[in-house]
Amino acid sequence: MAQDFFARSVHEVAWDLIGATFFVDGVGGPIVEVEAYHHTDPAAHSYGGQTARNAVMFGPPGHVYVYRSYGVHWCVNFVCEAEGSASAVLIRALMPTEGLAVMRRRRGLSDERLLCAGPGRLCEALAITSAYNGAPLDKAPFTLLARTAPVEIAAGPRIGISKAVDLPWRYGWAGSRFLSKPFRADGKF
DNA sequence: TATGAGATCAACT
DNA sequence: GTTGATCTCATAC
Repeated sequence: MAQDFFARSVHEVAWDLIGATFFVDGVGGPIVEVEAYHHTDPAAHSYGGQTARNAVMFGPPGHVYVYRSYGVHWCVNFVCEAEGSASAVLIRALMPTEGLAVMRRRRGLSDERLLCAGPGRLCEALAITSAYNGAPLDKAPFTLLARTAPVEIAAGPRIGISKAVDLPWRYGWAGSRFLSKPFRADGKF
């Protein structure tokens, strides 16, 4: 997918990433859950300015920002908007379709539903580490394909944060069984 | 089903 | 010294 795709508001990008297919070395599947983080958002890593950790967020769109979560897991973001706007979309879950055997081995788990249902799980299944921090999405080992069919998208509050908890900036494929957590069916938060 | 602790590290105060 | 954009396992109900 071209860089133009990411040079838009985080929310448009987040919305369009649902149903888009993401592979790392041919392993992955359609994205079913993401969260948007904007630099004006107190919950974003880029809130409060550039630091060593979040430097990639301040760079050009279409690159990946990888960080260590709770000292144990990795989480991936796709940088959006314009260079310096420091906005990104956190990839939280996908539907495992390609490389099932590899993902099961990496996760030490057979339950398909739990292979990529959560940012830390997804990174373990796709073998994403800080080695990829700052890497461009339009080059190997990454493959990103726009969705080809319309999907029903749900929105709700983000998970695991303590600031700006009410902003409905978590987006997902409504009804998917591969979400890290279901969305409320009534559309309310 | 629900809640709680532990893992483990680097950024940031 | 404190705090997470988390996950797993154990224990309780």
